[in-house]
Amino acid sequence: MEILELETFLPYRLHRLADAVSREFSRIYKDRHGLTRPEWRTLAGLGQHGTMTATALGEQSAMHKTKVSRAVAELERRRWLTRKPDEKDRRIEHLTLTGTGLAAYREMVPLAKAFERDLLARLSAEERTAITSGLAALETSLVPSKG
Amino acid sequence: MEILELETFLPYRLHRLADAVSREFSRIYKDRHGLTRPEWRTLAGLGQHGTMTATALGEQSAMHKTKVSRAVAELERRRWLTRKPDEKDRRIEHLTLTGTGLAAYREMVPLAKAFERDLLARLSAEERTAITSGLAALETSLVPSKG
DNA sequence: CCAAACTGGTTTCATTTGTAACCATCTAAA
DNA sequence: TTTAGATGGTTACAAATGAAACCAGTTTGG
Repeated sequence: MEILELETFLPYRLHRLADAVSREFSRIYKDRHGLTRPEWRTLAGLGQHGTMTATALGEQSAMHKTKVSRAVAELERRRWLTRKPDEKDRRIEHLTLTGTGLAAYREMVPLAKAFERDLLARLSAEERTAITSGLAALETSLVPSKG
Repeated sequence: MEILELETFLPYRLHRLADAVSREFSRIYKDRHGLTRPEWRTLAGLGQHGTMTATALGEQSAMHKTKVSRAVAELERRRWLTRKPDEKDRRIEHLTLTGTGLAAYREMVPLAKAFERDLLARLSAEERTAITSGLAALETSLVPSKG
């Protein structure tokens, strides 16, 4: 009889690994600032791009628009971002981090980079190349925007 | 000012990729049989090992015990598995697939394997090696059981 | 000009999830 | 023994999530 070895099954491996990494990384935004992942990604998107619409945020960070909507509402409640209606199209809002939001972002960026660095530091140079190019290959073949 | 490029940030990339793969793969168990992911993993664990306890299932498939508990309850309701109390330790239940459960498992295994094969077929031989060994390297450095 | 279709974003509702509390049983130490 | 603590598993509760309905504003075709 044909069996499937779950431990070596690619979808399962990917998910378990992403989960473990995510859980570890979440300390940086959850423990320190009580952010959820959608909120962290929103912060990261705005920190990176300056000003974005909710739709753009959703595309950049692969989040459902309801997640974006809720994350934006919460960051606004904290006064970490502000909304500015578009002049031409009144459906659109331009989102920007406030000083407080930007300060939190600036504090977290080095921690995030250090986290990634430490993660990769446990691998050999060849292993680092392997994971980087392997992921890239799967991405181009799978993630819509990278199709 | 130091910024973080989300698109190339390892935790984000891993999560987005795992999510995309998972979503694709879920067709096989969700669309065809209306299973959730925990239910699918439970089925896969029992199909692979024959008989397991709930705790063992949780360890093998990296699921929280409440997920396991609920998945087992649902599969039992469908009569896809049965529980047999342990002779020595009455806290423990041994779980086994019924004929129906096994039939569903047998039907899904080739589909799962084909899914994985097709996924990898889009990559070159080097890329396949890269992703496989890259993931393995990260796993051993991160996933508890592989530590 | 006007209705139909579309788009940006929010809200509602049902489902899924994690945490913590819980029950029952077992183990170990006094 | 007895009792404190561990362990297998379930349940209650609150929070996070996705699908679909929704509102407002905009575009398109007739």
